[in-house]
Amino acid sequence: MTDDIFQLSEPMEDMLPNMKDRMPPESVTLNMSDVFKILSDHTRVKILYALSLSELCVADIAELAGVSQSAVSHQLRILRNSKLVTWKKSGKQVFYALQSEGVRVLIKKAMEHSAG
Amino acid sequence: MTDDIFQLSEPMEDMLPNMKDRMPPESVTLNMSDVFKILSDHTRVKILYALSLSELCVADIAELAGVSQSAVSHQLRILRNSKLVTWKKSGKQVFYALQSEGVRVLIKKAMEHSAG
DNA sequence: ACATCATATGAGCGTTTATTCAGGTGTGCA
DNA sequence: TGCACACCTGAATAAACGCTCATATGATGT
Repeated sequence: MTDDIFQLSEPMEDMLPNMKDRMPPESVTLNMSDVFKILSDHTRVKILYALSLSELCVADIAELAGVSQSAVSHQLRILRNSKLVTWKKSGKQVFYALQSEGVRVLIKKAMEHSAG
Repeated sequence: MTDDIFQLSEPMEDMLPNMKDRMPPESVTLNMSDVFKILSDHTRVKILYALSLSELCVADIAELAGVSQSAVSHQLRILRNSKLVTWKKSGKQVFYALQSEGVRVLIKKAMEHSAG
């Protein structure tokens, strides 16, 4: 937190085109913000956290997240479409689970940032 | 992906109260979704990615992110308020930098998830 | 076939949000 | 003192979002 890093500001100016090359293409940053957008809703975070503990049926997810079945179902559709969860029918019930380990990592990191 | 994990569905039912205890308090999941909400905007992701390369003044951030100076300024205010970036005046210019390593990790993880 | 349970879906509503535009603050330099 | 530059801010507008309510789908059991 000293001042000396800011003395680099003018030489940095010349680095701009260089840095522009190091920026990812729009499609990548768009995908990133899209993933974060999925995770930016309170209900969806609770759902994903619950699923990080175990695969669950819709009713149990609603119970754990503390929201209505309809609201959960709406959000599960979004999570399904964005490939963050898998689902499997078992009779009348539908069981959901996290699709990838990457999602669990993001949830974990955000948890550390928030509660750590 | 076999069916046998689903045979646990009924014993799982009994685990519900147990799992309810393992759910974080609302305040924590709220903080998590709030962090993700900050990261859920395309402009803010590009800003944070640029800052993960180097501290930068506002004009350069706008240049790298490819958005207007005003739009960047609005978003920087949000990033400041949410304590994700630090800033420091140097004459007429204001230099911004990532505040914590945790943010860089989240950006990196999301990048891996999005770009492989 | 029918009633019931678990889940999904569509419409409508109120809220939130990101951008643009126009103007404001403050610093440096002649 | 006055101008130019870097940045900030407020209002307004348009789009996106999540919830509730009502209804639909589909599987189970009698």
